[in-house]
Amino acid sequence: MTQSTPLNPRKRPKQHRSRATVSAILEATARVLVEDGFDKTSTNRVAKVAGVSVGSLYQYFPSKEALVMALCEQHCEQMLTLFGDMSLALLDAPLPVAVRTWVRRMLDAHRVDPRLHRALVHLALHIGLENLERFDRRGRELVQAYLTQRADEILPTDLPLAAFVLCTAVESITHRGILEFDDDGIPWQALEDEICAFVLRYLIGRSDDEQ
Amino acid sequence: MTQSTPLNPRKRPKQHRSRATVSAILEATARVLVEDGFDKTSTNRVAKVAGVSVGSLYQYFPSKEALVMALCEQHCEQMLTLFGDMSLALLDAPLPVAVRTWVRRMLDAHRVDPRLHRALVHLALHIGLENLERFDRRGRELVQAYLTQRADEILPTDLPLAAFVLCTAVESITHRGILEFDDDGIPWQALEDEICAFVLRYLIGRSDDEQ
Amino acid sequence: MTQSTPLNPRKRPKQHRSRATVSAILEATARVLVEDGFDKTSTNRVAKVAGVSVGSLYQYFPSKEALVMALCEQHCEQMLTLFGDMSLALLDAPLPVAVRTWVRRMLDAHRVDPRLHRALVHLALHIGLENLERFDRRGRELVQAYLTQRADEILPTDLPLAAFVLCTAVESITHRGILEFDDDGIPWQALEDEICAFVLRYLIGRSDDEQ
Amino acid sequence: MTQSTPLNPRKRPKQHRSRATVSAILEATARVLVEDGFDKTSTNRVAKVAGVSVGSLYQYFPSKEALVMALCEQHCEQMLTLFGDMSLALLDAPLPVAVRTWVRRMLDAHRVDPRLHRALVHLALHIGLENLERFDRRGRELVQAYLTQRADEILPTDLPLAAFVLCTAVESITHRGILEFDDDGIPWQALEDEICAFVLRYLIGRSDDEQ
DNA sequence: AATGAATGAGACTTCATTCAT
DNA sequence: GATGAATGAAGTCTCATTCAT
Repeated sequence: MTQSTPLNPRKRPKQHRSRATVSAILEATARVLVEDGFDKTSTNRVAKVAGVSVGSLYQYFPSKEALVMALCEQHCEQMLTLFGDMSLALLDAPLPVAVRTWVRRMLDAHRVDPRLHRALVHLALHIGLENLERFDRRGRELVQAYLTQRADEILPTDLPLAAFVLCTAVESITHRGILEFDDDGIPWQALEDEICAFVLRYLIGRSDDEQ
Repeated sequence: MTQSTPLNPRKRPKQHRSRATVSAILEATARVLVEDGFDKTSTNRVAKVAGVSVGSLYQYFPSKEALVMALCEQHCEQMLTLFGDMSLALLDAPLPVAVRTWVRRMLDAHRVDPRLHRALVHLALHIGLENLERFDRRGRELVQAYLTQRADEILPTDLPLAAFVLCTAVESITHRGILEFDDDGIPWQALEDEICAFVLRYLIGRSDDEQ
Repeated sequence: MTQSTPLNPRKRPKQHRSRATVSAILEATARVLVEDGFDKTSTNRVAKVAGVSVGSLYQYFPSKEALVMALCEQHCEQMLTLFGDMSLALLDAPLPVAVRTWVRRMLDAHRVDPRLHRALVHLALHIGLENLERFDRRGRELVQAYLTQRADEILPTDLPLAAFVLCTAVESITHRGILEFDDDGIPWQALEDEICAFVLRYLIGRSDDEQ
Repeated sequence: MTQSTPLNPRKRPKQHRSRATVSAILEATARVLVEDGFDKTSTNRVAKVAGVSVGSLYQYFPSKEALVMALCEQHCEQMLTLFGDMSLALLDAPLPVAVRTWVRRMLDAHRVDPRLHRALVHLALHIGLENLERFDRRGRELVQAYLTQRADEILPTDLPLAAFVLCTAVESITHRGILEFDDDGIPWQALEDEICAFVLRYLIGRSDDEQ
């Protein structure tokens, strides 16, 4: 997996004009990436869609990979702001509250740009997308920490395994749910409730919030 | 998504040698696809790895896409044989038994060739892989049918939603579980048990098999 | 000077057709290289001049560098055949004979393709041209060996220095002489005689062959 | 070889700052040229190394070629000042003195900036470098003039040929000698003596200064 | 005067596909 | 049936040069 491709952005845009250019390029990248996938995303097409020349693109991003990584970084940051300092606040919250908050945040985060998210997740397999992977890893660590603290309230005993099961399931349901329901009318609330129910039943065997 | 690429295998190999050739090509395709991903899989390289000439490859498969679709078909068939007539037998089985059987089969199916499975799943996004999609769709229909029959024993009430949640979660946990544990020593049994527990608790609030 | 560019020819042409292709490509390379210099030699233009497609070029040569190195190898081999087993025969020859033979061979070798020779020599600075450099090094070693054997007949005492002086001078006079006189009517014989005279006078102070 | 590229410096820098800028640019050009060769010398990089913007560079030099030609001019002038009025003074000097002076000056001139000299010489092949060529031509004319005046003291009879042989040999030995010995400890004196010896023996058959 | 953002032709190289042998 | 040589469109990336600020 050694990458000899240059990956870091080439220069920070200083003037007003260039900042606009960089924005346009990133937006175009997102669009093309979602439509065509990474390998069929050509830098020429990105440039054309962005309304700039290839040269300009390469002035800011030294390679196609770097372009996508920058996009990923931006996307991850947007998602992360939605989580804010959630983790801290929740360590002491009772299970139903914590779960509900977590699930809602996950849905929010995935709603930021579901298609792009999917494209990036798939991309992460081919080229390393450190941000995204850190995102996942970090999430699982937090969940495991929370479970550890509540170890005597919950049914699962193998906590790393439980964290894996929970994160994988919630992530995939959220992810696919958003994409699948995107086209139909969207029963967001029902989806959210169902995910919460499923998490709580897994952890404590029941899911009635009021109990 | 209209495809103008020819997709159906060019001719059924009837002679002995031909069948060997086709096998070799498909095997090579699997190897290269797993290693390099679809776009970097070149037909020339596949041919070389298979030990035949490009010309021969194109004698049996009219395009790169056709090549991969044939591979997908083969893979799906292998997975399907593992499920056999499961569905019929299980419609009347009690929940714990049905769940255990289903989960075990899922794990078995994913173990057939996890890396290839992953590669194909990812591929399905860019080029249609009818087989794979049908596989998923069919699975969900069966689950929903089963749930419908047991509607009064289980907690979820929105059965399509429940089927979606179950299938998505089980599929992703199985999939990632296999890949993630592949490199380490592999606690298969623990994984299987945990998935069963999680499914049962979701459906009926508890997971003790003996109860 | 680490080269990560692939340098070795890609495959030996086996069929008749391909051998012709490779020849055409090498010939075209020589022409374009001489006309435009290495950096302005574009593989596309070489292909066009050779009357083949770029693809064909890259089937046999994995990079522009490899192309030129192959050409260099061919050129060096042609030059070397002109020297044959000269070295052995001359170790015992008297000075005037040895010098005359050496100089004549040098002129012959440089006449093979003077412009190409010049282009390659210049190229050797930018990309390593092992063949050419070995050619030079080997030549100087032979000269020094010869001088060592005749040490008591000759005037110079610092033999490595003398070898350097001789080889450098003879090479450059030959080289430039051929190129310069190429356009005019060519007093080959006069040039040859003068080089011999100059070498002999440097070594023993006089140059009359008959003495 | 018709050049449509603008070649003359755009304007003479008159103010103090401008002159500093131009100097910086030329220095940077020399550095980059020596390191990377002409074709890989990019004006953008030169500008960056010089610490100015490309725009500024193009304010003073209308093209890459012009840039290099200006550098060549500067280099040639530096070399020429070392020769000073040598020619006049030497016409009447005895051979050993004249030769020694000439050789010493050649070595001095080549020591000014050997790597740059080499780069420029090589460049002269692809783009015309009038200065450098005039330098060579002029040198040979002077030598020939000197030989003509001493025609009855020397052995060679074809004086143009003798001038060619002398200039080519001395130039190449000097040039390569400087570069080759540059890295090692440098026996300058030995080199100078040997060149003188070789020239004198060629001209009069012996080289003992004192005789 | 200076800056540096923008341009786009053109370089190298790959690879799906065809077809003469 | 098989071979592998040939094709050329298309992709990534560079760099000389211009021009708005």
